[in-house]
Amino acid sequence: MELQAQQPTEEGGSTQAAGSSANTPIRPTNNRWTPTPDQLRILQELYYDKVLKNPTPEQIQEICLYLQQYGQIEDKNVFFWFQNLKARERQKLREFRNVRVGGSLDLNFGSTSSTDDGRSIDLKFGSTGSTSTDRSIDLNFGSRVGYDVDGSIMEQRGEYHQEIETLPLFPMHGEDIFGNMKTTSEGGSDYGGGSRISLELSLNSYGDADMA
Amino acid sequence: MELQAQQPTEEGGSTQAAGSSANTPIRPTNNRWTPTPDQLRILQELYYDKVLKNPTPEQIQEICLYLQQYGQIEDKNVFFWFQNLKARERQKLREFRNVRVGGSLDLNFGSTSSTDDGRSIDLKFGSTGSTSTDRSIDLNFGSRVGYDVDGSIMEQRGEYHQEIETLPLFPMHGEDIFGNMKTTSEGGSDYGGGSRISLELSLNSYGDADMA
DNA sequence: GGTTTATGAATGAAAG
DNA sequence: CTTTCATTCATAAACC
Repeated sequence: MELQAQQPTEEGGSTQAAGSSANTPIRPTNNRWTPTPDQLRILQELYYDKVLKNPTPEQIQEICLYLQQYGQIEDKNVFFWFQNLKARERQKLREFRNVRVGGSLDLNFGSTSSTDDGRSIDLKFGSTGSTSTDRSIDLNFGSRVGYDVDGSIMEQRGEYHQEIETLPLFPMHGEDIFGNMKTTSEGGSDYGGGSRISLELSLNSYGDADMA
Repeated sequence: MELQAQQPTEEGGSTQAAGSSANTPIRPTNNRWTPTPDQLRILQELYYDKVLKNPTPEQIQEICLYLQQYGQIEDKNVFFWFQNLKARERQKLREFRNVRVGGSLDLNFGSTSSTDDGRSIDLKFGSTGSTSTDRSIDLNFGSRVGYDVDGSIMEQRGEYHQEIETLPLFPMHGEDIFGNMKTTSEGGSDYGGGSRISLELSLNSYGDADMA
């Protein structure tokens, strides 16, 4: 079994804690999660094939739940997995753009020395051949993609702060929070437009949507 | 390595002159603010012990000013710190529902109604009456309800929490955020030992918008 | 088995 | 307030 039994480990996180030396009787220092081959495969399918880049908390839960049949996994693992993959692809893309900035010159200096881009970005869409989805996950989240344009949050400022008369140091409401902030809207837009993916998932979708 | 040396990046907008020899930088290569152990401790005390979740701009200023004796820090750092911590705790709570059960679980999130229950969570803590919009907030946390004799208030927080009783489904970082503080630095730093803070952040300084 | 690489985890900052 | 982006830290896994 690839089940790497994990434990509560409220260790506080990470660092080098571990067992200092001759101590820590019961604290195996839970290692970090590592996806099983199946888990990884499914996650990649979701990310690449289904173009799911930003799973909602609900989707994360569902994915996690589904993946648990392949080994221990938690919500945060799924969350971080997507977060990291996306961030790193973006990072590589940025580096790439960086390298070809000149347009003509080949400034291939800063590249990684050894393996280089051995595993470059391979956005393979539609390559369903590799995946035999015996069961599919249904991530129909069309009801959530666009947060309704409610203005409920706007009252936040009006509530706690009605006497703004003494220190206009930093407005901190609206978009001009600190005025002098960086505001580097580089990447900007989110190209992961795939809103309504619908992998069909056949998990037991019981109609019980009520918590406890 | 992944070659994190991005482009030169004109930076600068990030508020600080990159390690302008303040007090205890703690972090060698940092562009972004990193709380010193003391700063972090105090911030956590404010958040958990004092139940200060939504500091007003005035409070932020006061806090910032106070924390500057422990290292470089700006208003926006305090602002973001509180905002992030609160957001992540809340996020964690949101994931809290839909508890994983041994066998059947509902994954019918698609119909979870995106307009009412989703974000209408009304977190109500047993606020001791300090987060309100009072003008004279006194964050005098020198009067803690019994701190350790040595001042190790590291694990004090968490008691106030009543909504979290079991399985932290999304234990990103809550009560033990920096329970380790992985700063690979020396370690000694400015740990002055057990020095209880007696900060008295009275907002009596109206019209004092200096230091900006 | 020491070094390198890949990636999980954390969090400051910012956008929406 | 909620969600996403960017950067960094830590470490299992891969490599030699």
